[in-house]
Amino acid sequence: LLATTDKGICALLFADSPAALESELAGRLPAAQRRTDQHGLGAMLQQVLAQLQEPARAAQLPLDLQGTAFQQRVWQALQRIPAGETRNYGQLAAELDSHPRAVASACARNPVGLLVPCHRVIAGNGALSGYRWGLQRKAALLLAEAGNSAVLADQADGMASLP
DNA sequence: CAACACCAATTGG
DNA sequence: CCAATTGGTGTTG
Repeated sequence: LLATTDKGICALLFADSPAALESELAGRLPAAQRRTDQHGLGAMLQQVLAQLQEPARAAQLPLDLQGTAFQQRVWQALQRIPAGETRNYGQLAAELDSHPRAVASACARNPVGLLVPCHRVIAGNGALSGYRWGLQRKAALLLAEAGNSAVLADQADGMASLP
């Protein structure tokens, strides 16, 4: 589900059913006035998907990220992780001069999946750790992006511990 | 405001 | 392997 404000994309969510998408959006933006726009945003969605082929361009889509100052910093840091690479929570924490738990908590609150690549953050021991929209999706995204065998091996390890 | 619960972690024993 | 500790955030009083 893609949602925008007049400024840009404010949410990009995943779920298994339209109803679940709606309720997730409602949960995240309780105070917002929401309006469905199947056709107009459908075009925008196509554009998002098209630009996935070209990550450099996807980084230029207009985002309207709403969150605390700390969250903004984390989300920006996430966008600087190239496709095919991963970071762990400790590294990001060090980079932001913060701490792992805080970074994880900010990642978990990222409203724009995929474009803000929160899926590229994994645990220090190589396990996939958690994902707001399900570990299966995180694993799939990482596999799709993985460019080298070392990363692939890591992912395979992590997935061995999936339910 | 303060106190508390909730977590997608990490580190050292 | 387990437990102790960690920081930011939303909620509650």
